[in-house]
Amino acid sequence: MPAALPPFPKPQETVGPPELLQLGTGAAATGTEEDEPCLRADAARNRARLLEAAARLVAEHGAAGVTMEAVAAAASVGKGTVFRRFGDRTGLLMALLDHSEKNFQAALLGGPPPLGPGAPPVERLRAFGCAMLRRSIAELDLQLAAEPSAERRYTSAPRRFLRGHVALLLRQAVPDADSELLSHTLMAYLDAALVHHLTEQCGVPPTRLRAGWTDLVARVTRTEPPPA
Amino acid sequence: MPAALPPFPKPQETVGPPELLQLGTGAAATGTEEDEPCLRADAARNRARLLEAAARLVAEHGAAGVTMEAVAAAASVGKGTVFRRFGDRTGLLMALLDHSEKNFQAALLGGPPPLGPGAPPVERLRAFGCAMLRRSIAELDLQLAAEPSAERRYTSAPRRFLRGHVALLLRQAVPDADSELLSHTLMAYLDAALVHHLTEQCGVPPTRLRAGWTDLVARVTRTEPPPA
DNA sequence: ATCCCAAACGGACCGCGGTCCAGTTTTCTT
DNA sequence: AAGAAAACTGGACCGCGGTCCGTTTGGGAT
Repeated sequence: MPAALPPFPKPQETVGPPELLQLGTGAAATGTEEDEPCLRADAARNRARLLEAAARLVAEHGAAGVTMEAVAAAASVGKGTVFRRFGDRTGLLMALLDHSEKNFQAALLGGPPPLGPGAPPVERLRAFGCAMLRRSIAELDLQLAAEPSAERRYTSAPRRFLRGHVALLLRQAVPDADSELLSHTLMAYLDAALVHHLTEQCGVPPTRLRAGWTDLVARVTRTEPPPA
Repeated sequence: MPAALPPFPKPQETVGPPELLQLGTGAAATGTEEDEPCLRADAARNRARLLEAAARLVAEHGAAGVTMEAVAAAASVGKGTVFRRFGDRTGLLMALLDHSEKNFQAALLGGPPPLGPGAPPVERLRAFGCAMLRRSIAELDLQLAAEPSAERRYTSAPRRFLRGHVALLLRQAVPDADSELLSHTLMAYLDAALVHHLTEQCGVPPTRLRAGWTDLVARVTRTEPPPA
């Protein structure tokens, strides 16, 4: 057993509260905001530099070009620092996606209907899926690269939040169903890897993907599909 | 661009016919059969030794302990040989699952109903899911370890076959639906990583998983759930 | 201003997946 | 039987993710 308690306090990013949901102001672009709670001055500065460097690398060479060593070098920082701050490569990539994630969560919780509260649950589900598909398609390579290993795939905070949201809507729309299991099924349709496969490798147009979602929601909730 | 045509003819295993389905006799245990079409004598011998060694390592240290170098050493073979034969780690692990895969395919195509032909499509779908769940749970760690990277996850031959099967049944059961997209949704429910998460990390009992499948099939096909 | 230590740093280090290529073995041809 | 082409082999090699640990530094306490 190579077990020994890690010298790092490990991941600052993804732990947070064990339950879901934390919001932040959508302030500046990548890096320059003030959300990490208690972080030493130099640490905060390096964190910002790392995120900026990573974003630049993504823009230049795509997500595949984001090497931990490259990011460290581009930020003029030691490799260990990158891992200390973000835990692992996935953590770094997820941090890069954090802004859009926060915005999305805000829209779900407090934005205008049908995405936000105020619309009937089935309608909100439809809107949710279409928004997710749009977002996934827009950030495909990053989302794909940020996918955690199979064991951790379903335990990341953003994913849990989104699935919880779907489960909540399902509970309202179909109280008699196993909304936990059903929410996993719905989320799976929106999975980045699947979306990538269908759009890039099978040539399925986004409109058909969205139509498929609408139909799926209708079937799962045993409702009629919308007229349009 | 580091592009250069590989010195290997690359993967002999997973290519095969571009379309689905190839069957084999379920002869001996791991390794000693005669399926690879044209393989030099020593190559065939080494292939068998590698599979045997890999199976032993899985049995001893779990799928995580199956290191390419370890397999090569255990089979008294060079590391390059392992990659030449199986392409990559995923290929080796999938080869390890090949027997059960072949058996499963055979049961779907020619076995007794309701899994095989003869039963109404919805009933076959139900049986398919339950069988898949049972198989996934039985081989969880190996299935998990054999999962390809996100880009290739949906292009492996076994996966394509199974999904095609579901799409076929769906086409019969709900001719008006987009059975391609729906089949992806149904398959996603049976995904090894999800099953692992639900059973191992959330403590969902298999019976509930199967009930969830039955319910999902009923909703998707807009049929009544079975009485029992 | 000084001390002190938890926190942060950085780069040497490790293991593994994957590639390359010079040399060996098999099989085909005549 | 001999020779040549094709297929196969093995291990040195590379890059990257991730860890370790000796050193530095920020910032609260005195």
